[in-house]
Amino acid sequence: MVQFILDPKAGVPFYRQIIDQIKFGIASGSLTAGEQLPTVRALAVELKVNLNTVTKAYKELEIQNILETQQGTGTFIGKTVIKIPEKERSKKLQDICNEFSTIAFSYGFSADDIINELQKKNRK
Amino acid sequence: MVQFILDPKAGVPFYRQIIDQIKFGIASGSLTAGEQLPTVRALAVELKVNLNTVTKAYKELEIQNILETQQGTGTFIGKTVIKIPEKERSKKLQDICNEFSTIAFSYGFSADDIINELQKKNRK
DNA sequence: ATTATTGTACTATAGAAACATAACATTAAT
DNA sequence: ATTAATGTTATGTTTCTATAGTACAATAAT
Repeated sequence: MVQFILDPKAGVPFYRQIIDQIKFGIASGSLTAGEQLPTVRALAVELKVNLNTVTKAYKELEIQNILETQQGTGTFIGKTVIKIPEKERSKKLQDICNEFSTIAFSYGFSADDIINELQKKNRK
Repeated sequence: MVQFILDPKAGVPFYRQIIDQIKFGIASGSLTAGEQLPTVRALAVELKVNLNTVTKAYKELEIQNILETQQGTGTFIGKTVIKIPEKERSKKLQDICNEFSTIAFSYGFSADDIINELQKKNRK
């Protein structure tokens, strides 16, 4: 389960906030494989947004193989696991971290800031 | 000095990313009072965006008394002390960290993997 | 079989964001 | 005085975001 929340002031489109929260929910374990998400209509009502906005979010996640939808039944967290060849693994990690810290630095955060924040989350 | 970077995948409008990076840059000390920013045209070329996009960002910050512009001369960091509420700052850090750990998780990396990699770089 | 629930599809409207392009206004350098 | 560099302003176009409203399609429940 995930408590969805939209922030109109975030500067991030609603449908993207929904996408992000689902993705992060999966990554953090709050959402597990096979779990059913709220119906498009239910979530639209809950978040006070249009049906199409939720649909757009779900659909994009289905295209990414993160969600599985069954018309008439519902939308579910998929079982997709991304596998990377061991050789590429450490290079990929470096790439991600480089991009990550570069962006964080551009906002004036230090490496320690980031590490602290990640450790904070890690403890939870 | 600040190294500006735009992330097209962030879902945040370009002009807002520029605004944020300047604001947070000032707050963190990477940008200091009186310092000249890149010219609107130079930054537009550097970031590969339209002149109007940079102009929009600079203008909004001038309205907020964060920047001071002199036509014919340039755009400068103002002397008005800008304080970003700690809440906002930590939220930004969270946002950035969430986005990246989500990406990292989706590739099968753990928070520890990221932290280790960052610490490795940090020691260099 | 019928009905309710679910996802899907389409049209139309409005505003924001970004772009291309062009011109104008002020200042500093020559 | 002229030129170059800077910020300013303006018009028009395209794409994205979000909305409202309507209808269709597949599944589950009765």
